[in-house]
Amino acid sequence: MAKQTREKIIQASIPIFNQKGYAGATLSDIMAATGLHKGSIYACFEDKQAIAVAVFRQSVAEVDFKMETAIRQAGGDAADQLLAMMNVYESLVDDPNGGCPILNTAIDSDDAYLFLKIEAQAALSRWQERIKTVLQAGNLPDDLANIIIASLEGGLMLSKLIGDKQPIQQMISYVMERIKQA
Amino acid sequence: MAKQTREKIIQASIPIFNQKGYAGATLSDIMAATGLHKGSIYACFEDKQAIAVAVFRQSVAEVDFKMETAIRQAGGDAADQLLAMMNVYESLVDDPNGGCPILNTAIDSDDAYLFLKIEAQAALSRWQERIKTVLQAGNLPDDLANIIIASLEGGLMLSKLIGDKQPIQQMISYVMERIKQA
Amino acid sequence: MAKQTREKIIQASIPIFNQKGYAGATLSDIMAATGLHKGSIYACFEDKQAIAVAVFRQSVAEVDFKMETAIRQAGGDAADQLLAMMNVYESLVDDPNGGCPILNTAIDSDDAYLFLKIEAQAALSRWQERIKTVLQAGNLPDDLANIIIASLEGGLMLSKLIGDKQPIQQMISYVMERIKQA
Amino acid sequence: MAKQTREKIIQASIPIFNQKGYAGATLSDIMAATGLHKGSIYACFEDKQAIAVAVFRQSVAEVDFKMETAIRQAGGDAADQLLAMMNVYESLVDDPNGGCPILNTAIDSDDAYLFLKIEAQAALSRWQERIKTVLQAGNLPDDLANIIIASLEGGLMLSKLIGDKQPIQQMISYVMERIKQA
DNA sequence: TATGAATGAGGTTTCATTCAT
DNA sequence: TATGAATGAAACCTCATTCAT
Repeated sequence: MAKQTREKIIQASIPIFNQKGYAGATLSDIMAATGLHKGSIYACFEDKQAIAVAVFRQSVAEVDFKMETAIRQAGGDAADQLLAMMNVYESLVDDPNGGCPILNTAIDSDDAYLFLKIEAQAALSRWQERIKTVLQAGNLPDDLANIIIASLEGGLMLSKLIGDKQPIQQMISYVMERIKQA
Repeated sequence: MAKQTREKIIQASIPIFNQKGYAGATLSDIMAATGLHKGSIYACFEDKQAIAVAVFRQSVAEVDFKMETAIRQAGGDAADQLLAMMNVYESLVDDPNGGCPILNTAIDSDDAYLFLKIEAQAALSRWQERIKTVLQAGNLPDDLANIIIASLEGGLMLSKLIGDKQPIQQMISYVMERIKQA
Repeated sequence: MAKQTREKIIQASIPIFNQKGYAGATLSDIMAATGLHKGSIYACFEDKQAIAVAVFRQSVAEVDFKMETAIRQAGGDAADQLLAMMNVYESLVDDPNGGCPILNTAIDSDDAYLFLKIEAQAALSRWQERIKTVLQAGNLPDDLANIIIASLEGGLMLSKLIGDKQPIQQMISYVMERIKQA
Repeated sequence: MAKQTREKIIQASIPIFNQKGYAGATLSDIMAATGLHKGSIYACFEDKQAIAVAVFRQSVAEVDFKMETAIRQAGGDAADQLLAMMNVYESLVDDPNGGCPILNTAIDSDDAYLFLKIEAQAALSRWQERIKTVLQAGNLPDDLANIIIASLEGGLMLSKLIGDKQPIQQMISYVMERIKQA
């Protein structure tokens, strides 16, 4: 069935696009990763852009799923839920899929690939809303949402660059401190 | 003279590599931006990698120059100097060269282009040391360095993605608050 | 039933082959025009060549049918019959099927696709004979057959190229004049 | 020099496009005919369309040149000049370049390739004007121009299809007869 | 029988790079 | 030194065709 092939292509392409970026990811990479021929790939997707969009959405969905699972397991306290989310973020440092798709795509699609930038904007927007929901449930101010996101994305970038979790862990501590103050 | 041609190529290529990434930047882009022929470009640089390295270093040097100028004009107070640095950072949101070269290159070179990752690591390291110098002069703890960098890089990413300076300005306020507490 | 599917494919493919030529007509075009899947098409035809041949023969048969109908309605006079045939020809200028299959295929198959050229030669030969029959019934010389065909094909080409029926109408008048002289 | 390469590509491609049509002519054919690599071909032409246009114009120019030469050698009489032109036309039956570019392109570009149809229309228009000039010099009516063109194109098609010059020679005699009547 | 995923070759085009001149 | 034509690989994509189901 085409659905299965489509999923296989998406799964195999997640690390390719996240690690190499849109321009650096090639159909040959995808062929090698899936074992499929070009014709089979183009039977499932109209073009490379369509693959990139599907891959981005799936990448985000997988991070979302981890977040929701972590939140559920964290119990009812807002601060605990936020910490759980951040710990998921920390795990992205050595994630084989290539880190945070929003961060990767935001930088990669810097105006050059507008169709991806729009996707990244939408995903960011949904994540901002999700965090605000948690913040409101804990009577915490909305404007912490961007602080949390920016702090973690920045920490993730540093940690990945130097290959050490210290920066993102430091950012998590720093933000948690602030949350407890509020 | 070759030196001038080399500089011209580097200058013209800064926005190309920062906006499109290493894989997305093409020799044709550089030819179009410089008006030079292929032979002239290859007379100055061994290959595309060499151009990318030179462009990265120059991109960092230009940000460094803005930082040092801002620090000098900020007077002797450490907090003022840090704020001045952060304001330079904020200006990168709508910088025509494509933002922060370290952020761009760190994400773009995600293992795929090790020679660029090494450059980004070295540049980050130098910037960490520079900030620590300012922190020490103001009797502020060293570990604020990574917090400052991660906060600003994360804020810059968000601001560029949504096309609004609010996130990075919020991060600057937030970090300055913390600095004043220390 | 397979026969119906076969006919459907042929009918839908007539404008495709006549307008785009053999090389320009693709299986995708035929799939889109018929709504059929690849397997269904290959169940009815061995390959693209077989479709092209069937389409050519059907295209010719449809023009033949219009001709015979027109001749029958023209009454017993040879000149009237010839004029009726020519008027059918004129109608091909804005025919949605793409004009005269013999003309299209003769030009398209210029040595490159011999199997089609042979079909076009055979169809031409039959048409020459048919016209000679009419000419003989009217005591007109045989050698008018090629003059009629060449004049109409040339006029059709000009009219289609400039999008104006004037050239073919002019050729019809011109040939009719000659017929009346004989 | 690029000019020479460009000319070489055009010359080698004239029979390819005239015999196979636009869709049937491939870059591989051109590579084989020129001995050049794809990169070299694309250094001279923006894309396949640009090659096709250049080839068409050159094809027409070469026929034009033969016509003008023949006219010049025919002396001052209009009927002689027209006959000379028609004899050039007859020679296209076994022309290695593939016959009459206007006829080939008019049929091939049947709405599918508008950019070529426009070229063919313009070339036809120029040829109509050229013939009218000759007609006017001989006090012959303008409307013979389309009759001459349509007759010869139709005759050429028939002759090429059956591989016999008889049809086009018959058309020439027939048209000349008419010219002498006028 | 009918489906549509898979194949593998080949399409147009662009890439980074080299080399005569 | 500077030019720009030539190279050859590889990019994205579509083709006609086959085959398991």
